[in-house]
Amino acid sequence: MSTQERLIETTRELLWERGYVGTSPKAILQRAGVGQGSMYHHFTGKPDLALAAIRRTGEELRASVDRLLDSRESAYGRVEAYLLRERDVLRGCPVGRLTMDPEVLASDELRAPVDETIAYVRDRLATVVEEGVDRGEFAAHLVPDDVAAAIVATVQGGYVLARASGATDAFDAGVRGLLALLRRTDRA
Amino acid sequence: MSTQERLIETTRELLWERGYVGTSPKAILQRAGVGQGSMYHHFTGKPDLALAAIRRTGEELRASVDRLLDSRESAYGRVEAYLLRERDVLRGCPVGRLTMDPEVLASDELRAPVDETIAYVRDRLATVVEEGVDRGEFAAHLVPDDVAAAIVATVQGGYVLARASGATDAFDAGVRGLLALLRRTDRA
DNA sequence: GTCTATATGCCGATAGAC
DNA sequence: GTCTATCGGCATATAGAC
Repeated sequence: MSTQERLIETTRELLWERGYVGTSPKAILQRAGVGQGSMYHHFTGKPDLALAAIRRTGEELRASVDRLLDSRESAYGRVEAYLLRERDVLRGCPVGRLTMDPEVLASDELRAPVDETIAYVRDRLATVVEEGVDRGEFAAHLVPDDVAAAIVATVQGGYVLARASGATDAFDAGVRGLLALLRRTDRA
Repeated sequence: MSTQERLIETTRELLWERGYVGTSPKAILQRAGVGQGSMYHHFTGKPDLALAAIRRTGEELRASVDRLLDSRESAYGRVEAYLLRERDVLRGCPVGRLTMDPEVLASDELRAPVDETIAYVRDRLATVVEEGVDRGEFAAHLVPDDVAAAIVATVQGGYVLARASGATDAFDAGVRGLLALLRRTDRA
């Protein structure tokens, strides 16, 4: 792996673990086993390197959501697949967590890939929910865009509950609760 | 207001805006208009001051949830009151955001008030949902604890969606989606 | 391209005067 | 109780050798 690659991958790890404010160039360089000069050769500085890292993390997340939702299962099955997907719950979402970072939010450039990624996931889920409503899998009065927002929010918020308690239980409970709410009770 | 009070209140503001890692003693002192010495007279250091601030924020949040849920409305009405409560959505949750802070999570002492507060809210909501299920307001197959987790998660995650986009719409959409899911469709 | 040396300023804390 | 002075170390970046 090239030095540039090593820097991006290491930055992705540290952004996930400690956020933007909590990640110093020095920490990146030490973990990557690279000297100061290399970083400033390939990138203009910390924001530039972080931007490359965030963009890649967003791409990967979108690709993984595509894999989960591009199945021929029922709409419920695909929502379930998204919610029950294997996750390192206590690590949280590598994209969502950046929304709690003051410097990321203050920079339109750093925030853009975060925004695009989350909007993409919500949009893809909305399409699935719409199909589910059309097919009668979900209740007819549901607004796909709103339900999709609730699904993504349940996941993002589930991380908050789990991390607060130091255990994954609360995340799983929230997912179970949402799935129960999605199941129709007005027919067999 | 005493100097000690000023320090706590200012720290609460900054923790909300910038988190623990992003908040320096210097920034606190400048905003509070207090000298370095005062802080180290009243508190042993940054963690000690932050603990006092987090505890108070947790107390206030719990009290505000009590006010919202201690009504004689229907269960649905109380859940709705919690979800539609006035919020500065883009600021996010002053307690929940701390779960994204590596140093808060690394300290059992700092994490404790965060955990207790979120667990308290979830617990109170679970009681409301249980009443709703008993009264037939909510579908009988719902598990109160799970639905309560989904409700809290939707709020916490709603902040993530809103902050990512820089607008409150996504938060409101998630709340609408969850409320629609809570409404029974199997009876008039 | 990668390294080390160096620079300025902030971080978190301590010392000690008043 | 509150202040200023001072400390060692890290944050972020630049300079320039190789």
